[in-house]
Amino acid sequence: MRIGELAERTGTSRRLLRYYEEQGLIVAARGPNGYRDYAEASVDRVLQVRGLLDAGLPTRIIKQILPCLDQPRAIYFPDATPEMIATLEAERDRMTRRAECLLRNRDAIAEYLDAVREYDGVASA
Amino acid sequence: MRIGELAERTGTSRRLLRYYEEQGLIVAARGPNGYRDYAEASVDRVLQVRGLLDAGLPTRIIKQILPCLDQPRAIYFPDATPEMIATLEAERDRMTRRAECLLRNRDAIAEYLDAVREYDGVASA
DNA sequence: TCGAACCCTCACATAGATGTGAAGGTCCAC
DNA sequence: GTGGACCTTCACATCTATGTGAGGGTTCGA
Repeated sequence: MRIGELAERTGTSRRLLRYYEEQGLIVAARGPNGYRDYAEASVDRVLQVRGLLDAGLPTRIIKQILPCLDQPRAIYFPDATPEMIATLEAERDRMTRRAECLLRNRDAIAEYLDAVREYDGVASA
Repeated sequence: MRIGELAERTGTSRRLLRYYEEQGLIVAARGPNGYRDYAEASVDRVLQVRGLLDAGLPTRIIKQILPCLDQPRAIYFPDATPEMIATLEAERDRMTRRAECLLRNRDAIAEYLDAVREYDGVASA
């Protein structure tokens, strides 16, 4: 598919799709006219990238972890350098902390909202 | 406490502490000499702000949700406008999605790391 | 064959979080 | 009372993710 369709299906601007490619996060074949030609799987890929970006990971890190998440993987175990392992472990822990922070604060918001609802229920009763 | 101590205890530059204050995320009393004077609770507050920033929330949103998380709360139920409620609900859901994305990808990283460990174990055996 | 709707690259602009440094005031220990 | 280590404000710099637009090629249907 071409960039316009991918943009529409992922809710991502063409500009950003080109940027993600420039950052090595997605790949695109090229037609004889130079147009980008995306595989069907690119849709999920872009969505995954956007999710990670939205969760605060920089493209630099996303680029490093993506290949390990592919099935089939783009990085096989023998290729994993100790540095990469260390990066992945650090990032895994960092993501855990991030998620915890997110859930903790989300629960607090939810609790507040529940209290508001209860207050309104009592007030209007 | 003064800004230097808070910076050290939170691992945050003075510059950023002033920035967070400018954005309305933290407050500081002022001594007669103009120096900022932070309460003990500022340490936790700053840490919370940093966690949320790191998880991808912009200061604008953090500023909105923080008052609802305080104990005692800075925003009481009668003060909650419908717009604020809507913002909080949207943000709560957004945080849930972010956390899910984070945990899903973290689990995939963990799985990869487990597989690497297993591979290394077999290879070295 | 023309126009609309795509696509390309390149480059400059913006917004948010952060760094850095200048110019200057305050406090304290020697 | 002087020097060093704090503090203040202000302003400009940087990085990353993004927007926007210019200048130009391609495809396709009327």
